[in-house]
Amino acid sequence: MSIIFSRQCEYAIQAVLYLALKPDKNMISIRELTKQLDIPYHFVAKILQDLTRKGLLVSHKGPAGGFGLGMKAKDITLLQIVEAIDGVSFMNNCVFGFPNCTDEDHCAVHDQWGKIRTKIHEMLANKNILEMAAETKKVQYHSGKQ
Amino acid sequence: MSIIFSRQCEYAIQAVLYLALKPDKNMISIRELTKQLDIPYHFVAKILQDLTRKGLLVSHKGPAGGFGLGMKAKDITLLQIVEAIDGVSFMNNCVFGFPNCTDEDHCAVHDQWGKIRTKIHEMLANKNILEMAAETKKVQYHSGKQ
DNA sequence: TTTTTTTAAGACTAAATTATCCGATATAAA
DNA sequence: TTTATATCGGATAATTTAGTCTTAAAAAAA
Ligand code: FES
Ligand code: FES
Repeated sequence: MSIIFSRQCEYAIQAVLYLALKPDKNMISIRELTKQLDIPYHFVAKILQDLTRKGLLVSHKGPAGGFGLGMKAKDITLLQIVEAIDGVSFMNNCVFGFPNCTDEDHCAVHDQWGKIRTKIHEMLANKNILEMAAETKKVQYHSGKQ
Repeated sequence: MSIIFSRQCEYAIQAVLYLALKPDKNMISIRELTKQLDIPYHFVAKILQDLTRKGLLVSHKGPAGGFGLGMKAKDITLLQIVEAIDGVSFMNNCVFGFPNCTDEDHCAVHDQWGKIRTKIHEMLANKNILEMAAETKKVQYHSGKQ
C-alpha cells in the first residue's frame, strides 16, 4: 500500500473543494458536506476545525451555521491545504527513506526523484481551488450513505 | 505527514541494495544487514522472508547461512520490489482519493498527476539494483546501533 | 552426535492513524 | 426566554502499521 497524502489531507481537499463549489449558500454544515462526499462526519469535523484555526476556512455556530471559505477561492492553493494538514516533508526526504537526501550525499534516484517532486510541488502550488472547482466534474459527487 | 512507500517497502529496497553491494560473500545474515543499515532486526527478517517466498531473494539456514539475491542484480528492478511489498495501486487511484480516477470521470489534476505517476513508474521500472548499487555512495551506510 | 548458528513462523505488543462519542458553547429562530 | 441547531474540545475506541519475542527447524561445524 503506497500513498502520497494522508486520509486527513484527502478529506480536507475534498471538503474545501465542496465548499468552493457552493458559493451561493453562505454556510455549509458538516452534515451536508459529509453526506454528499460520503466521508466520516466526526473525523471531518475535526479537520474542518483545524483548517478554520489556520484561517483557510471560517465557521459559524448555531442554526444556519456551518463552514465557508476563509478567503477567495482563487487565493487558496492545494499546497496551502497540504501544508496545513500533512506538511511538505516529502520535499526534503528520500523517497526510499535513505538517511541522507542532500545534493552531496544521496541515493541513486535522487536527481530523478528531485525532478518529480518539483513537479508535484508545482502541481500543488499552481492549482487554486477556483480552478479545481471549475474543472471538477459534478459527477464526482454521488449521493452517499450515513 | 505524506509518504510514498511504506516503511516495509523502504526497508526492502535498502536491504536488497545492501545485498547487491556485496556480491563477494555468498550469504549475508539478517544480523549483519540490520546492524549496518540500522534498521529493526525482527521486522526486516519478516520482509526478507517475504521477498524470498516471492523469488527475489534466496535464503539458507544454519551457520554461514543468510540471504542473497534470487537473480542477477541487473534483473531486479525497483518496481519488482515495490510490487512485491506495497503493490502499485497508486498507479490507478486518484492522488487525492476522489472516488473516480478514469479518463472519463476525474478530478482537476488527473492529467497532470497522470504524467507524474508515469514518471514515477518509469523511475521504478528502469532502475535495476545493479545500477542502484553502483551509484549508491557507500557513505550511506553508517555503523548503527543494535 | 551434540552444539552452535541462522532462517521460518506465528503470537504478541506498541505506536500511529482513523474514526466515534459526549458534553459544552454559541446562536438563530420560535 | 426557550428550543433547536451547529460548531468546539476532549476523551475514547477501532483499525492499521510497525516492531518484538519465542519456539521450531535446518544445517554446518565441533
Ligand atoms: S537520497 Fe533518495 S531521493 Fe534524495
Ligand atoms: S481523479 Fe484525481 S488523479 Fe485521477
